Amino acid sequence: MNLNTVSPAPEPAQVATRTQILEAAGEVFASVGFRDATVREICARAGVNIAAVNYHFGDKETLYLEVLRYSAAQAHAQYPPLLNVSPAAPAEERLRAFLHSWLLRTFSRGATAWHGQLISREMVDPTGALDEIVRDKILPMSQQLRGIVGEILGRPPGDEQVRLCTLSIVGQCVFYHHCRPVLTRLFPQQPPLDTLGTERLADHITRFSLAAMRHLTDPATT
Amino acid sequence: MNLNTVSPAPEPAQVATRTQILEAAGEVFASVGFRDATVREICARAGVNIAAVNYHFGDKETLYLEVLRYSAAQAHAQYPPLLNVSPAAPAEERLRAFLHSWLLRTFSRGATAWHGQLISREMVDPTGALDEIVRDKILPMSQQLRGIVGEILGRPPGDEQVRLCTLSIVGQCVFYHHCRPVLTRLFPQQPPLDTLGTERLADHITRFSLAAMRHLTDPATT
Amino acid sequence: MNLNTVSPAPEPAQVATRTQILEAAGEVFASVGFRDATVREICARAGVNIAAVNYHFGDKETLYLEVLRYSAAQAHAQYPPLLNVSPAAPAEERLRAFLHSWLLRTFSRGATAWHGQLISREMVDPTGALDEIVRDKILPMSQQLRGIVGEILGRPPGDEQVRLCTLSIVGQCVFYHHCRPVLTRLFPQQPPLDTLGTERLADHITRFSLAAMRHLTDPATT
Amino acid sequence: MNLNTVSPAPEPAQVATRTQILEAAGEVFASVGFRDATVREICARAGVNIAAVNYHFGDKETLYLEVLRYSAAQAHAQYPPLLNVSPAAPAEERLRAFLHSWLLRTFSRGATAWHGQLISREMVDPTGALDEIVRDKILPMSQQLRGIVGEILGRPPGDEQVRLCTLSIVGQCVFYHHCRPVLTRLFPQQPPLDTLGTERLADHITRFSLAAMRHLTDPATT
DNA sequence: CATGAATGAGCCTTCATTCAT
DNA sequence: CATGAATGAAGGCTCATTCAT
Repeated sequence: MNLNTVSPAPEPAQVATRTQILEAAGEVFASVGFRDATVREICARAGVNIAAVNYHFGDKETLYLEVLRYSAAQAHAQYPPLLNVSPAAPAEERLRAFLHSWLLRTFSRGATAWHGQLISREMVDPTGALDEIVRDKILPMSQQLRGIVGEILGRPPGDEQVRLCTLSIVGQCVFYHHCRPVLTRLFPQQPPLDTLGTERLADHITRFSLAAMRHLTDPATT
Repeated sequence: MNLNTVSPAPEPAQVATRTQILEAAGEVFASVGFRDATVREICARAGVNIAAVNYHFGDKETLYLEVLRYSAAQAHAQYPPLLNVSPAAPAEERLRAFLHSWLLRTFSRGATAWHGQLISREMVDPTGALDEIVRDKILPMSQQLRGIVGEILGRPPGDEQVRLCTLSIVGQCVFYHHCRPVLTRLFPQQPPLDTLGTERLADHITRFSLAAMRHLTDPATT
Repeated sequence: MNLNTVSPAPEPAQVATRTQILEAAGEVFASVGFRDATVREICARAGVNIAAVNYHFGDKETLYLEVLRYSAAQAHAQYPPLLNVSPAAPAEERLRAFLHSWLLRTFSRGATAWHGQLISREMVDPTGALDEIVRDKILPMSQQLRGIVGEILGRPPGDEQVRLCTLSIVGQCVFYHHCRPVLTRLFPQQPPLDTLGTERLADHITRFSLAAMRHLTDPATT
Repeated sequence: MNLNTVSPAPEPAQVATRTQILEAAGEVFASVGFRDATVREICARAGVNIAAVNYHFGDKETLYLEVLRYSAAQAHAQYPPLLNVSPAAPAEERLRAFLHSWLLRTFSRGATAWHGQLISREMVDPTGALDEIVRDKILPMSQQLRGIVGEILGRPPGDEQVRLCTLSIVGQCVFYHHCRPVLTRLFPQQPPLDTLGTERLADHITRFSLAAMRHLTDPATT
């Protein structure tokens, strides 16, 4: 994968242009969204002619879809769902790794970073691409997390308690993604949350959620 | 609201036009966002001339801001933050009311419903209006919730533990709002989550969060 | 009709712009065809903004259709099918008038002139507008001519002999329309055919066709 | 044509590509016209690279001219002006053959068919190629027909009566070519005119025109 | 000898806004 | 007080053509 950087010659120079466009489009789509992004701006940033998008991707919409696929691949290559934790590790450890990986993706830079922003935008203002994203990317991760939660609760993955707890956990992670503009305004005097250390944040969410799941049915909680 | 009727006869038609535009603009902004909304569409729905927006509000951006204020007022009038629970009630009870009120606003219809959608959009794609929203609407609610959480944890509102728990709670609520397009695709066979009953959902989040906060520092959770 | 020129004031100034666009579009469409005509050129000639076409006609195609209707109305107003000859006149006289009127339209200037050119283009390269043209304009004239020919031949209008002779007559007229670019190259030294006098040309076609029809079944012609 | 094969081996592929482009371009130009034809479409149909047109023909316009020459050669090779009738045959017989040959070309398929369509388009919307076409193709045929008509009328070829009658005859033939889109709409229930049999149609035009010419100066026709 | 990649001009359309009435 | 008409700036896309290989 990163062997590519060893031999710069063989790549047919067409790939370079394509990649430049993808990178530029990723930035622009992430920062202003699909509709407000202009092909002109993307091409200007990529340093290519305005007709290059049409030539390489057909139209703006196809380019957008390719950007989503490209950034998703980059994101999962950079931070696998469980990082380096074994699938055979205890559920608690896998949960911590899963959340840490999620937040690392959320607070990363480059292609991995736009991926999260693009998906945030898709959630609030879905385009035709959302179906594919959910099917190929979100559903597998959702199932993985439900498996972990099911183990911790000692219930089957289809159980409604499991489903609600899974959503409560995901919600906490997603929140930092979606609401960053609000958080920076709410706590301007503090350093941005992402420099708090994603590890420490992951630790909080893990401990908060584990405590919740373990005592959810305590009589006193009712 | 109906204090406006103090000055009785002089401008019934004028106010009506303004309100029609606000209502129409709210629907349109909520469904397609600020930039994709067109003044033509708004005026067409409101049944007024295309120049009426600029006449009554100056420009599209000012109209948007007025819509935000209008819908915020409606939302908080319809569902006050603690519903009918006394500020002197126990913290647990106020937490439950606070979350229930939040979800009621989230899943409501009409002007109150756009408000949530508009704010979701603001979070992902902030306009100049976000500063005012945070200052006037979100910050007070955030402080109120932090007060409740501080009471439960037995710590001051500025404590970082309090802050993190507050975010974990808000994150769960916001999640159902932001991610509805994803949830309906993930669980297509099930009825939409909002018909699960906002009360039951509020109950889950309350219990999950209370259990978490009460056992956050248990030695076994580390 | 021409009373309009008496009172210039009442016309709402919107009509003026519409008409300017129609006139300019007629010229441009007639000279380069629908696809090669540009909205920019049309608006430049009309002295209006480029968005005016969209405002008044919706799009280029609708404008084109309106130009066809406009020019057809002008053409038939200027030269009615039988000129001033009574429908009760002898068939031969009506034939001569019909052909004369046709050629007058063909060799006229202004809106009436483009009408012919636009229809020529429609024949060689039909757009969606041809169906309407045939139905509303060409079919009635075709039926009128077939009636005249039928009278002369002493046969019913649906007879095939009548149909073929009608086409032979129309073909002679249309020819001067369609093939002018060829004729001016074939006979460059001569004055353009249209200055030969449309009356003389109509006379030739009338006499040629009458002679043909009267002796079509002579034994010697076989 | 097959004189090209004199230089035997060296360029079989090159010629093949040229011919493929010519054939594809002929179809496309004939069906949508010069300006609406795209180089991409032509190359796609020919199965060659998009740069091949500019490589082999310089530019689109030159290709068009070559297509005209190519199709003209094919048309006259397939249907010589008098078919197999001797130049010494009686004028009436040569007229019939001339018209029959014309209609055969008109209603043929393949390269010969586009030729007629291309020329129709040239007449309504001349490009720079029309001068050459008139000089090399149309003028000789025009002179040939005027010779025949002159014989029948017993007048010299330059006589105006001869010229007018020639145009009346040509007009009838051209008509079926140019106005097919109109004719199919005028008589939708009937089979297309070209299946009426080109022979029968040629027969009608011949008899119509002969009858006309023979009695053109009858006193009763005035 | 021939190609795929890249170019820049130009098209139709749409938009928020302003102007004259 | 309010309107319909008109504006000019972009936006996405397509095209014939050229260039480096």
